[in-house]
Amino acid sequence: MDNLDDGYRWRKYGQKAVKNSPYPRSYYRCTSSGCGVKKRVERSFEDTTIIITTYEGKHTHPCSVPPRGSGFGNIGLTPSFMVHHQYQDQQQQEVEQPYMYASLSPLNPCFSPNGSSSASLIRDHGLLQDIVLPIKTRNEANEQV
DNA sequence: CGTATTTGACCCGCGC
DNA sequence: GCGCGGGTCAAATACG
Repeated sequence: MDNLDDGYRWRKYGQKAVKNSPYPRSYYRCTSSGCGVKKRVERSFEDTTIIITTYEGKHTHPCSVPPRGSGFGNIGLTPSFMVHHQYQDQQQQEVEQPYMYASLSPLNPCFSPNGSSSASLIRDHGLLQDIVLPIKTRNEANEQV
């Protein structure tokens, strides 16, 4: 498992290979009861350094994995960050350049010590969020080293 | 021993 | 009706 945790505990419940990518897609579910949040983790087609994480649902419980001694926890190791855009319409063409959406703002509900204003905004949609994690570290989060 | 992870099979929906 | 794709569950296994 990579350090791609969002402050929650995920249990993998499936894996399937998609034709869009030569890599398999993983399905995760929140291990917390009453919190049927699902997460879909896929790898980018050409950029294996990019992990596409699609969240489904809302967390009805506080973060299970609070920040560690690294200040912001996973951020210390994964400076990657997320892109959110709801694709109710078919104009999700913007996904072609997710980089322009990438920001270094930890929109995790448990990582927002302020008022989690941005987090609340995003969670308001609370259904489908596309998150792109451009891993630009020497973390080599590929298959193996 | 308990929990988490893995892989295969099964099921559902859609298209042809 | 069949085939394909995608998604989910379940049993077994590995690890802590």
